[in-house]
Amino acid sequence: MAKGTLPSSDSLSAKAPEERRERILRATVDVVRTRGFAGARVSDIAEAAGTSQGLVLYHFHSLAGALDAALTLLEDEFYDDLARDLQEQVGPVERLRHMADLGAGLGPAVGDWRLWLELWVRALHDPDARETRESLDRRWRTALREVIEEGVAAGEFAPSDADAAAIRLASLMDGLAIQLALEDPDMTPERLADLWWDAAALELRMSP
Amino acid sequence: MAKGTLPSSDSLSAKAPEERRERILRATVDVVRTRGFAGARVSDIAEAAGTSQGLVLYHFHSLAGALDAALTLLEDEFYDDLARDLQEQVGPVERLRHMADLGAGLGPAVGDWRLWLELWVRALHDPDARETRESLDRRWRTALREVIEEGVAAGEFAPSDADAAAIRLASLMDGLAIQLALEDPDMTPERLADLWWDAAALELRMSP
DNA sequence: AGGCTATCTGAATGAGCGTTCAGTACATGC
DNA sequence: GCATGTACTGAACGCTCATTCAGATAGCCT
Repeated sequence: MAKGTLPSSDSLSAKAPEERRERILRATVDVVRTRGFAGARVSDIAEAAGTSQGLVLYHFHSLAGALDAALTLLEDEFYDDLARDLQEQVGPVERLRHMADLGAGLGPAVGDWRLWLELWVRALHDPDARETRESLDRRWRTALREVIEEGVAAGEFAPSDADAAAIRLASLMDGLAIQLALEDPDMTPERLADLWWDAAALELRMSP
Repeated sequence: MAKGTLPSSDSLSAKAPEERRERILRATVDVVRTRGFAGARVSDIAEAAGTSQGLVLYHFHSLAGALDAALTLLEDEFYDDLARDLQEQVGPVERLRHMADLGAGLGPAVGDWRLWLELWVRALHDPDARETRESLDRRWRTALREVIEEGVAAGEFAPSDADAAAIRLASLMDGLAIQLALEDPDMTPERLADLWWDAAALELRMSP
Protein backbone atom coordinates (compact mmCIF):
# COMPACT_ATOMS: atom_id res chain seq x y z
CA MET A 1 0.00 0.00 0.00
CA ALA A 2 2.89 2.35 0.58
CA LYS A 3 3.13 2.88 -3.11
CA GLY A 4 4.21 5.48 -5.59
CA THR A 5 1.80 8.01 -4.18
CA LEU A 6 3.19 10.59 -6.52
CA PRO A 7 3.93 10.38 -10.23
CA SER A 8 7.62 9.99 -9.43
CA SER A 9 8.53 11.59 -12.69
CA ASP A 10 10.98 14.42 -12.06
CA SER A 11 14.08 15.53 -10.19
CA LEU A 12 12.97 14.70 -6.67
CA SER A 13 13.41 10.99 -6.95
CA ALA A 14 17.11 11.32 -7.51
CA LYS A 15 18.01 12.20 -3.95
CA ALA A 16 15.45 9.83 -2.48
CA PRO A 17 17.82 7.04 -1.43
CA GLU A 18 19.85 9.31 0.84
CA GLU A 19 16.70 10.74 2.30
CA ARG A 20 15.47 7.25 2.99
CA ARG A 21 18.69 6.28 4.71
CA GLU A 22 18.49 9.36 6.85
CA ARG A 23 14.92 8.61 7.81
CA ILE A 24 15.91 5.13 8.89
CA LEU A 25 18.73 6.52 10.97
CA ARG A 26 16.41 8.96 12.73
CA ALA A 27 13.93 6.17 13.29
CA THR A 28 16.68 4.06 14.83
CA VAL A 29 17.52 6.78 17.31
CA ASP A 30 13.85 7.13 18.17
CA VAL A 31 13.43 3.43 18.72
CA VAL A 32 16.48 3.25 20.95
CA ARG A 33 15.13 6.18 22.89
CA THR A 34 11.87 4.44 23.63
CA ARG A 35 12.73 0.74 23.59
CA GLY A 36 16.39 0.89 24.52
CA PHE A 37 19.30 -0.72 22.71
CA ALA A 38 18.39 -4.15 23.98
CA GLY A 39 14.76 -3.79 22.97
CA ALA A 40 15.29 -2.36 19.51
CA ARG A 41 14.05 -4.65 16.72
CA VAL A 42 14.51 -4.35 13.01
CA SER A 43 10.75 -4.37 12.63
CA ASP A 44 10.44 -1.44 15.06
CA ILE A 45 12.88 0.59 13.04
CA ALA A 46 11.27 -0.27 9.74
CA GLU A 47 7.85 0.64 11.05
CA ALA A 48 9.05 3.91 12.57
CA ALA A 49 10.73 4.81 9.30
CA GLY A 50 7.82 3.69 7.19
CA THR A 51 9.85 1.24 5.14
CA SER A 52 10.35 -2.49 4.88
CA GLN A 53 12.64 -4.48 7.12
CA GLY A 54 14.60 -5.41 4.04
CA LEU A 55 15.59 -1.82 3.39
CA VAL A 56 16.95 -1.35 6.87
CA LEU A 57 19.25 -4.30 6.28
CA TYR A 58 20.02 -3.11 2.79
CA HIS A 59 21.37 0.25 3.94
CA PHE A 60 23.03 -0.89 7.15
CA HIS A 61 24.35 -4.36 7.07
CA SER A 62 22.68 -5.67 10.15
CA LEU A 63 20.74 -4.51 13.15
CA ALA A 64 24.02 -3.91 14.95
CA GLY A 65 25.17 -1.84 11.98
CA ALA A 66 22.11 0.36 12.20
CA LEU A 67 22.57 0.82 15.93
CA ASP A 68 26.22 1.73 15.46
CA ALA A 69 25.39 4.22 12.75
CA ALA A 70 22.78 5.80 14.98
CA LEU A 71 25.36 6.07 17.73
CA THR A 72 27.78 7.83 15.42
CA LEU A 73 25.11 10.24 14.27
CA LEU A 74 24.32 10.99 17.87
CA GLU A 75 27.92 11.66 18.70
CA ASP A 76 28.40 14.06 15.83
CA GLU A 77 25.23 15.96 16.50
CA PHE A 78 25.99 16.21 20.18
CA TYR A 79 29.29 17.81 19.44
CA ASP A 80 27.92 20.24 16.87
CA ASP A 81 24.98 21.26 19.00
CA LEU A 82 27.12 21.78 22.05
CA ALA A 83 29.73 23.82 20.24
CA ARG A 84 27.16 26.01 18.50
CA ASP A 85 25.13 26.45 21.66
CA LEU A 86 28.05 27.57 23.74
CA GLN A 87 29.33 29.85 21.00
CA GLU A 88 26.18 31.90 21.33
CA GLN A 89 26.82 32.79 24.95
CA VAL A 90 28.95 35.79 25.77
CA GLY A 91 31.01 35.28 28.93
CA PRO A 92 32.18 32.39 31.10
CA VAL A 93 29.44 32.89 33.67
CA GLU A 94 26.75 32.88 31.01
CA ARG A 95 28.29 29.84 29.35
CA LEU A 96 28.38 27.97 32.62
CA ARG A 97 24.81 28.89 33.38
CA HIS A 98 23.89 27.67 29.94
CA MET A 99 25.57 24.34 30.60
CA ALA A 100 23.43 23.92 33.68
CA ASP A 101 20.33 24.46 31.56
CA LEU A 102 21.54 22.14 28.83
CA GLY A 103 22.12 19.35 31.30
CA ALA A 104 18.71 19.91 32.81
CA GLY A 105 17.15 19.69 29.39
CA LEU A 106 15.86 23.22 29.73
CA GLY A 107 17.70 24.79 26.85
CA PRO A 108 17.58 23.38 23.33
CA ALA A 109 17.76 19.66 23.96
CA VAL A 110 21.29 18.66 23.19
CA GLY A 111 20.63 15.09 24.06
CA ASP A 112 18.36 12.89 25.98
CA TRP A 113 19.63 11.45 29.22
CA ARG A 114 17.75 8.23 28.73
CA LEU A 115 19.85 7.73 25.65
CA TRP A 116 23.04 8.35 27.63
CA LEU A 117 21.99 5.76 30.18
CA GLU A 118 21.43 3.29 27.40
CA LEU A 119 24.81 4.13 25.97
CA TRP A 120 26.52 3.56 29.29
CA VAL A 121 25.14 0.09 29.68
CA ARG A 122 25.87 -0.80 26.11
CA ALA A 123 29.39 0.40 26.78
CA LEU A 124 29.64 -2.19 29.52
CA HIS A 125 29.50 -4.93 26.93
CA ASP A 126 30.43 -3.38 23.60
CA PRO A 127 33.88 -1.85 22.99
CA ASP A 128 32.61 0.43 20.21
CA ALA A 129 30.02 1.94 22.47
CA ARG A 130 32.64 2.28 25.15
CA GLU A 131 34.75 4.42 22.88
CA THR A 132 31.81 6.51 21.78
CA ARG A 133 30.75 7.27 25.30
CA GLU A 134 34.31 8.06 26.33
CA SER A 135 34.60 10.46 23.44
CA LEU A 136 31.29 12.13 24.28
CA ASP A 137 32.25 12.42 27.88
CA ARG A 138 35.62 13.89 27.04
CA ARG A 139 34.03 16.51 24.81
CA TRP A 140 31.59 17.58 27.49
CA ARG A 141 34.32 17.64 30.12
CA THR A 142 36.67 19.57 27.86
CA ALA A 143 34.01 22.14 27.12
CA LEU A 144 33.46 22.55 30.84
CA ARG A 145 37.16 22.75 31.45
CA GLU A 146 37.52 25.52 28.87
CA VAL A 147 34.73 27.55 30.34
CA ILE A 148 36.34 27.24 33.75
CA GLU A 149 39.72 28.33 32.45
CA GLU A 150 38.12 31.23 30.68
CA GLY A 151 36.46 32.22 33.91
CA VAL A 152 39.69 31.94 35.84
CA ALA A 153 41.45 34.13 33.29
CA ALA A 154 38.67 36.67 33.56
CA GLY A 155 38.90 36.65 37.33
CA GLU A 156 35.38 35.34 37.72
CA PHE A 157 36.27 31.90 39.06
CA ALA A 158 38.87 30.88 41.61
CA PRO A 159 38.77 27.10 42.00
CA SER A 160 41.35 25.56 44.27
CA ASP A 161 41.89 22.82 41.67
CA ALA A 162 40.46 23.51 38.23
CA ASP A 163 40.99 19.98 36.98
CA ALA A 164 39.29 18.35 39.90
CA ALA A 165 36.49 20.89 39.77
CA ALA A 166 35.81 20.10 36.12
CA ILE A 167 35.65 16.37 36.70
CA ARG A 168 33.47 16.77 39.74
CA LEU A 169 31.03 19.13 38.08
CA ALA A 170 30.77 16.91 35.04
CA SER A 171 30.22 13.85 37.21
CA LEU A 172 27.71 15.65 39.36
CA MET A 173 25.74 16.46 36.27
CA ASP A 174 25.69 12.79 35.31
CA GLY A 175 24.57 11.73 38.75
CA LEU A 176 21.81 14.29 38.98
CA ALA A 177 20.69 13.52 35.46
CA ILE A 178 20.20 9.86 36.32
CA GLN A 179 17.48 10.85 38.73
CA LEU A 180 15.92 13.03 36.10
CA ALA A 181 16.03 10.31 33.48
CA LEU A 182 14.50 7.83 35.90
CA GLU A 183 11.80 10.28 36.82
CA ASP A 184 12.70 10.24 40.46
CA PRO A 185 9.82 12.07 42.16
CA ASP A 186 12.11 14.53 43.86
CA MET A 187 14.05 15.70 40.86
CA THR A 188 12.97 18.22 38.27
CA PRO A 189 14.87 20.05 35.56
CA GLU A 190 14.76 23.27 37.55
CA ARG A 191 15.98 21.61 40.70
CA LEU A 192 18.77 19.92 38.80
CA ALA A 193 19.88 23.22 37.31
CA ASP A 194 19.78 24.89 40.72
CA LEU A 195 21.63 22.13 42.52
CA TRP A 196 24.31 22.06 39.89
CA TRP A 197 24.64 25.81 39.72
CA ASP A 198 25.09 26.05 43.47
CA ALA A 199 27.73 23.34 43.39
CA ALA A 200 29.53 25.23 40.64
CA ALA A 201 29.44 28.40 42.72
CA LEU A 202 30.96 26.49 45.58
CA GLU A 203 33.60 24.68 43.52
CA LEU A 204 34.62 27.75 41.58
CA ARG A 205 34.24 30.22 44.41
CA MET A 206 32.11 32.55 42.38
CA SER A 207 31.38 36.01 43.71
CA PRO A 208 27.61 36.79 43.67
CA MET B 1 26.23 -36.95 34.74
CA ALA B 2 25.81 -34.47 37.55
CA LYS B 3 24.69 -37.33 39.70
CA GLY B 4 24.56 -38.32 43.32
CA THR B 5 28.30 -37.95 43.75
CA LEU B 6 27.81 -38.77 47.39
CA PRO B 7 25.79 -41.60 48.96
CA SER B 8 23.01 -39.14 49.64
CA SER B 9 21.94 -41.16 52.63
CA ASP B 10 21.75 -38.90 55.67
CA SER B 11 20.63 -35.53 56.96
CA LEU B 12 22.28 -33.39 54.30
CA SER B 13 19.81 -34.12 51.59
CA ALA B 14 16.97 -32.61 53.57
CA LYS B 15 18.09 -29.03 53.24
CA ALA B 16 19.32 -29.48 49.70
CA PRO B 17 16.38 -27.82 47.90
CA GLU B 18 16.84 -24.50 49.66
CA GLU B 19 20.56 -24.63 49.03
CA ARG B 20 19.88 -25.25 45.39
CA ARG B 21 17.51 -22.33 45.15
CA GLU B 22 20.07 -20.09 46.78
CA ARG B 23 22.76 -21.26 44.38
CA ILE B 24 20.55 -20.41 41.43
CA LEU B 25 19.88 -16.98 42.87
CA ARG B 26 23.59 -16.30 43.28
CA ALA B 27 24.23 -17.57 39.80
CA THR B 28 21.57 -15.21 38.48
CA VAL B 29 23.28 -12.24 40.09
CA ASP B 30 26.58 -13.34 38.61
CA VAL B 31 25.14 -13.70 35.16
CA VAL B 32 23.54 -10.28 35.30
CA ARG B 33 26.83 -8.88 36.45
CA THR B 34 28.68 -10.26 33.45
CA ARG B 35 26.04 -10.43 30.72
CA GLY B 36 23.66 -7.73 31.89
CA PHE B 37 19.92 -7.97 32.41
CA ALA B 38 19.27 -7.94 28.72
CA GLY B 39 21.86 -10.60 27.99
CA ALA B 40 20.94 -13.02 30.75
CA ARG B 41 19.66 -16.37 29.46
CA VAL B 42 18.07 -19.18 31.37
CA SER B 43 20.80 -21.44 30.04
CA ASP B 44 23.49 -19.09 31.39
CA ILE B 45 21.95 -19.19 34.84
CA ALA B 46 21.52 -22.95 34.80
CA GLU B 47 25.10 -23.46 33.70
CA ALA B 48 26.47 -21.04 36.28
CA ALA B 49 24.48 -22.77 38.99
CA GLY B 50 25.34 -26.24 37.77
CA THR B 51 21.73 -27.29 37.32
CA SER B 52 19.27 -27.86 34.52
CA GLN B 53 17.28 -25.10 32.88
CA GLY B 54 14.18 -26.84 34.08
CA LEU B 55 15.09 -26.31 37.71
CA VAL B 56 15.56 -22.61 37.26
CA LEU B 57 12.03 -22.38 35.92
CA TYR B 58 10.79 -24.74 38.59
CA HIS B 59 11.95 -22.55 41.46
CA PHE B 60 11.27 -19.19 39.89
CA HIS B 61 8.38 -19.12 37.56
CA SER B 62 10.11 -17.62 34.61
CA LEU B 63 13.30 -15.90 33.61
CA ALA B 64 11.76 -12.61 34.68
CA GLY B 65 10.91 -14.17 38.02
CA ALA B 66 14.51 -15.20 38.58
CA LEU B 67 15.75 -11.74 37.66
CA ASP B 68 13.28 -10.10 40.00
CA ALA B 69 14.25 -12.42 42.84
CA ALA B 70 17.90 -11.63 42.26
CA LEU B 71 17.08 -7.95 42.38
CA THR B 72 15.31 -8.34 45.69
CA LEU B 73 18.21 -10.29 47.13
CA LEU B 74 20.53 -7.55 46.02
CA GLU B 75 18.44 -4.87 47.61
CA ASP B 76 18.26 -6.64 50.95
CA GLU B 77 21.94 -7.41 51.06
CA PHE B 78 22.86 -3.89 50.09
CA TYR B 79 20.87 -2.53 52.98
CA ASP B 80 22.22 -4.99 55.53
CA ASP B 81 25.81 -4.57 54.42
CA LEU B 82 25.58 -0.81 54.45
CA ALA B 83 23.96 -0.62 57.86
CA ARG B 84 26.43 -3.07 59.43
CA ASP B 85 29.40 -1.43 57.78
CA LEU B 86 28.53 2.03 58.96
CA GLN B 87 27.71 0.81 62.43
CA GLU B 88 31.30 -0.27 62.85
CA GLN B 89 32.64 3.24 62.39
CA VAL B 90 32.87 5.54 65.38
CA GLY B 91 32.25 9.18 64.46
CA PRO B 92 30.65 11.13 61.60
CA VAL B 93 33.99 11.93 59.97
CA GLU B 94 35.02 8.28 60.01
CA ARG B 95 31.64 7.23 58.72
CA LEU B 96 31.81 9.71 55.89
CA ARG B 97 35.32 8.61 55.02
CA HIS B 98 34.08 5.05 55.01
CA MET B 99 31.31 5.93 52.60
CA ALA B 100 33.89 7.32 50.22
CA ASP B 101 35.74 4.02 50.35
CA LEU B 102 32.57 2.00 49.96
CA GLY B 103 31.62 3.91 46.86
CA ALA B 104 35.06 3.45 45.45
CA GLY B 105 34.85 -0.27 46.05
CA LEU B 106 37.82 -0.07 48.37
CA GLY B 107 36.13 -1.25 51.52
CA PRO B 108 34.17 -4.48 51.71
CA ALA B 109 32.35 -4.47 48.41
CA VAL B 110 28.82 -3.38 49.20
CA GLY B 111 27.79 -3.57 45.63
CA ASP B 112 29.06 -3.55 42.15
CA TRP B 113 28.57 -0.42 40.15
CA ARG B 114 28.14 -2.34 36.92
CA LEU B 115 25.11 -3.89 38.53
CA TRP B 116 23.74 -0.48 39.47
CA LEU B 117 24.14 0.70 35.90
CA GLU B 118 22.20 -2.32 34.71
CA LEU B 119 19.54 -1.61 37.26
CA TRP B 120 19.18 1.97 36.12
CA VAL B 121 18.55 1.00 32.54
CA ARG B 122 16.18 -1.75 33.51
CA ALA B 123 14.38 0.87 35.57
CA LEU B 124 13.85 2.87 32.39
CA HIS B 125 11.56 0.16 31.09
CA ASP B 126 10.42 -1.88 34.07
CA PRO B 127 8.36 -0.35 36.91
CA ASP B 128 9.49 -2.97 39.42
CA ALA B 129 13.10 -2.19 38.80
CA ARG B 130 12.27 1.49 39.02
CA GLU B 131 10.94 1.03 42.50
CA THR B 132 13.87 -1.09 43.58
CA ARG B 133 16.41 1.43 42.40
CA GLU B 134 14.48 4.27 44.00
CA SER B 135 14.46 2.40 47.27
CA LEU B 136 18.17 1.64 47.07
CA ASP B 137 18.94 5.22 46.25
CA ARG B 138 16.82 6.51 49.07
CA ARG B 139 18.58 4.26 51.54
CA TRP B 140 21.99 5.39 50.46
CA ARG B 141 20.94 9.03 50.48
CA THR B 142 19.29 8.68 53.86
CA ALA B 143 22.40 7.10 55.33
CA LEU B 144 24.44 9.97 53.97
CA ARG B 145 21.93 12.46 55.28
CA GLU B 146 22.13 10.97 58.76
CA VAL B 147 25.90 11.05 58.82
CA ILE B 148 25.78 14.68 57.80
CA GLU B 149 23.28 15.55 60.50
CA GLU B 150 25.34 13.72 63.04
CA GLY B 151 28.36 15.71 61.98
CA VAL B 152 26.48 18.97 62.16
CA ALA B 153 25.31 18.13 65.67
CA ALA B 154 28.88 17.29 66.63
CA GLY B 155 30.11 20.57 65.22
CA GLU B 156 32.27 18.82 62.62
CA PHE B 157 30.27 19.85 59.55
CA ALA B 158 28.72 23.18 58.68
CA PRO B 159 26.95 22.84 55.32
CA SER B 160 25.02 25.83 54.08
CA ASP B 161 22.20 23.51 53.06
CA ALA B 162 22.37 19.98 54.46
CA ASP B 163 19.65 18.64 52.21
CA ALA B 164 21.19 19.91 49.04
CA ALA B 165 24.62 18.77 50.17
CA ALA B 166 23.35 15.23 50.70
CA ILE B 167 21.73 15.01 47.30
CA ARG B 168 24.74 16.48 45.60
CA LEU B 169 27.21 14.22 47.32
CA ALA B 170 25.11 11.16 46.57
CA SER B 171 24.74 12.18 42.94
CA LEU B 172 28.42 12.97 42.64
CA MET B 173 29.19 9.48 43.82
CA ASP B 174 26.94 8.06 41.11
CA GLY B 175 28.53 10.18 38.44
CA LEU B 176 32.06 9.33 39.44
CA ALA B 177 31.19 5.67 39.76
CA ILE B 178 29.97 5.54 36.18
CA GLN B 179 33.47 6.29 35.02
CA LEU B 180 34.82 3.63 37.31
CA ALA B 181 32.32 1.05 36.13
CA LEU B 182 33.10 1.87 32.51
CA GLU B 183 36.79 1.63 33.17
CA ASP B 184 37.45 5.14 32.01
CA PRO B 185 41.25 5.34 31.81
CA ASP B 186 41.43 8.37 34.02
CA MET B 187 39.44 7.07 36.94
CA THR B 188 40.62 4.75 39.67
CA PRO B 189 39.09 3.77 43.00
CA GLU B 190 41.63 5.90 44.85
CA ARG B 191 41.01 8.90 42.67
CA LEU B 192 37.28 8.51 43.06
CA ALA B 193 37.60 8.39 46.83
CA ASP B 194 39.82 11.47 46.83
CA LEU B 195 37.64 13.47 44.51
CA TRP B 196 34.57 12.67 46.50
CA TRP B 197 36.22 13.33 49.83
CA ASP B 198 37.42 16.74 48.70
CA ALA B 199 33.95 17.60 47.47
CA ALA B 200 32.54 16.55 50.82
CA ALA B 201 35.05 18.77 52.61
CA LEU B 202 33.93 21.65 50.43
CA GLU B 203 30.22 21.02 50.76
CA LEU B 204 30.31 20.42 54.48
CA ARG B 205 32.96 23.00 55.28
CA MET B 206 35.05 20.58 57.21
CA SER B 207 37.90 21.89 59.33
CA PRO B 208 41.20 19.98 58.63
C1' DA C 1 15.28 -0.32 -27.36
C1' DG C 2 17.79 -3.23 -24.32
C1' DG C 3 20.85 -4.52 -20.75
C1' DC C 4 22.89 -2.91 -16.07
C1' DT C 5 22.84 -1.27 -11.63
C1' DA C 6 20.86 0.77 -7.51
C1' DT C 7 16.90 0.73 -4.65
C1' DC C 8 13.31 -1.54 -2.50
C1' DT C 9 9.85 -5.17 -1.07
C1' DG C 10 7.55 -9.34 1.05
C1' DA C 11 8.05 -13.84 1.88
C1' DA C 12 10.96 -17.66 3.37
C1' DT C 13 14.61 -19.49 6.33
C1' DG C 14 16.59 -20.89 10.30
C1' DA C 15 18.70 -20.12 14.70
C1' DG C 16 18.06 -19.01 19.52
C1' DC C 17 15.55 -19.17 23.44
C1' DG C 18 11.69 -19.29 27.04
C1' DT C 19 8.52 -22.39 28.47
C1' DT C 20 6.08 -26.93 28.82
C1' DC C 21 5.94 -31.59 29.79
C1' DA C 22 6.43 -36.49 30.52
C1' DG C 23 8.98 -38.96 33.32
C1' DT C 24 12.58 -40.37 37.16
C1' DA C 25 14.17 -40.48 41.94
C1' DC C 26 13.53 -40.09 46.50
C1' DA C 27 11.37 -39.14 50.89
C1' DT C 28 7.38 -39.20 53.90
C1' DG C 29 2.94 -40.58 55.75
C1' DC C 30 -0.40 -44.37 55.98
C1' DG D 1 4.70 -51.90 50.93
C1' DC D 2 2.22 -48.42 48.73
C1' DA D 3 0.61 -43.95 47.56
C1' DT D 4 1.62 -39.16 47.36
C1' DG D 5 4.18 -35.04 46.87
C1' DT D 6 8.49 -32.59 46.14
C1' DA D 7 12.67 -31.95 43.56
C1' DC D 8 14.68 -32.45 39.40
C1' DT D 9 15.97 -33.60 34.43
C1' DG D 10 16.27 -33.63 29.26
C1' DA D 11 13.80 -33.50 25.43
C1' DA D 12 10.41 -31.35 22.83
C1' DC D 13 7.44 -27.28 21.37
C1' DG D 14 6.55 -23.06 19.51
C1' DC D 15 7.48 -18.30 18.98
C1' DT D 16 10.23 -14.29 17.96
C1' DC D 17 13.39 -12.22 15.25
C1' DA D 18 17.66 -11.27 12.33
C1' DT D 19 19.08 -12.37 8.01
C1' DT D 20 18.63 -14.12 3.16
C1' DC D 21 16.67 -14.18 -1.21
C1' DA D 22 14.09 -14.08 -5.42
C1' DG D 23 12.09 -10.85 -7.64
C1' DA D 24 9.84 -5.88 -8.97
C1' DT D 25 10.78 -1.09 -10.35
C1' DA D 26 13.04 2.48 -12.33
C1' DG D 27 16.87 5.36 -13.81
C1' DC D 28 21.16 5.27 -16.84
C1' DC D 29 24.42 4.22 -20.31
C1' DT D 30 25.16 2.61 -25.30
